[in-house]
Amino acid sequence: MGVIETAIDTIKQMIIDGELRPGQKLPVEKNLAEQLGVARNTLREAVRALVAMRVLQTRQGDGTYVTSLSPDLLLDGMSFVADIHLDAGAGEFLHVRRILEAEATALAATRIPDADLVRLGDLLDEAETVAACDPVDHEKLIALDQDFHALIASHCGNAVLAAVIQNMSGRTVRARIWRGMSDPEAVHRTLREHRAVHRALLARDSERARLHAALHVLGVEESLTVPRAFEGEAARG
Amino acid sequence: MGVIETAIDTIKQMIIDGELRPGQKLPVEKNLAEQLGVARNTLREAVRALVAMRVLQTRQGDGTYVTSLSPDLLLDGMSFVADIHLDAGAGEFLHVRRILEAEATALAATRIPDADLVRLGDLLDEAETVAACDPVDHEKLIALDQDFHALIASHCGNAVLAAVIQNMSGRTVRARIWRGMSDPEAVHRTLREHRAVHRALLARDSERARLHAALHVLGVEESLTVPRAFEGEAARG
DNA sequence: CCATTCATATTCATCGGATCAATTGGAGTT
DNA sequence: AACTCCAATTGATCCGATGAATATGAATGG
Repeated sequence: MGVIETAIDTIKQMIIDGELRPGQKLPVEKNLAEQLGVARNTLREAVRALVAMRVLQTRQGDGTYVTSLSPDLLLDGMSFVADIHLDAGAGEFLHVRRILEAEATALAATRIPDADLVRLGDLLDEAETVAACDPVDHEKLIALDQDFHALIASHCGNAVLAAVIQNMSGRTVRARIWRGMSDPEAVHRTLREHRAVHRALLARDSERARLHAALHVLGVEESLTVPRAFEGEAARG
Repeated sequence: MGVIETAIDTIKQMIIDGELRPGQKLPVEKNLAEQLGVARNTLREAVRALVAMRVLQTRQGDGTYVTSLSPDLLLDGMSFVADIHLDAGAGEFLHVRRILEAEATALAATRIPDADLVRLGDLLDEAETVAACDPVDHEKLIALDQDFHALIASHCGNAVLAAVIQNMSGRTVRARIWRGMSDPEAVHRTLREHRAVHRALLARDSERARLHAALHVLGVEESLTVPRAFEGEAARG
């Protein structure tokens, strides 16, 4: 194994062993390099790899720190995975997202605070307003869609589940799905499905919420996989 | 944004845009650095970050290549996330794994070839043999357990789902769970649950397979979360 | 003509040092 | 006590050199 890989694993192990704790500052590059027996440039490449994994964070003029190591932080590299597989594997990602989002929505039905239920309604109101404008602001719709799903997932009571869902469909994938909805009817169908999920949550009905969430993601899946000849039929609602 | 981050994103974007395809060789470090307008050391740190993400692969004396970019490759960084959260978040990871593994097992019931059903049986026979020995070889049991679940997941028909499951419980987590089973009865219970999943798969019964898979992971969850005072009761089977 | 061996070129791996830039913290001033 | 400003600290970036692994093609032997 190369010197850099060894250095990476050493730092990783120090974290797993609790020798390095979240938020803790690492020794300065010069000293740490000496401690690990490598050159400063070599250490920097190891640190850079860990920064890419969101395990470490560097601040020029200050130092290098261990991040919070929270699951949502460490799992956000998955977005890129989803993004580069948006051609062949988008359907597979969506399938996983359907499974997880159905469960998370069901869990959230009994946990989401009333205040956030109101906020969900506000998001939907705003989305419908945007969708009604003539030059539809797709970027705004994408952001509102992401907020809607993220807010629900964040109240499922499982940070790991929320993080995986959040990153399962990367920004590029989400953007592409919405951009593919040139048909205004498809946009309205999506908004209706969001409303259905919202109503189920308002009723604190886990099973209804689960079904509507699954159906919603399934609709997106089918809009991507159904052959063009049948798209009109599939998108009718 | 720093020079290195820019270089990383540029290479990423070249891949997303299809400018760089899986398996393709990158220009030599000197040229690529010049092309991106950075020093060679800086480019190396960017490349190193992408290697850590399993996006690029370097071979000394040969060159730097784009990997296959397959989901199972790119998602395997999650193992480390699971490993460092084995204290606080092991239960949350297992919950996600329960959801996904139940679905994957149900899907596999109608897809796994007969030959691999036989192989699953062989794995269970071997595990029971190992468990019967006096100095139980826990390492061997861990490996057989991993093979059992991986083989099922690989036949769910969704590479992304299989990859997420495979990496949801890292090696360290899995090892810790098995090592926690000092009670021989807990080991036997696990093996019985594996047998039940196997029988459901043999019957090609998706719903039975789903239930047994979920129950199996749930058993592991509870063995970790139930207070010590109740462990004996919880582990009785 | 084919297979093997071996020298050489190519390429990444690692190293050491130098300079730039951002942040911090304390000295000095008001 | 609050503010300003400068110097020390620290990471960011660059440069050049050497080592190590691989590929390539020429030379060799069958």
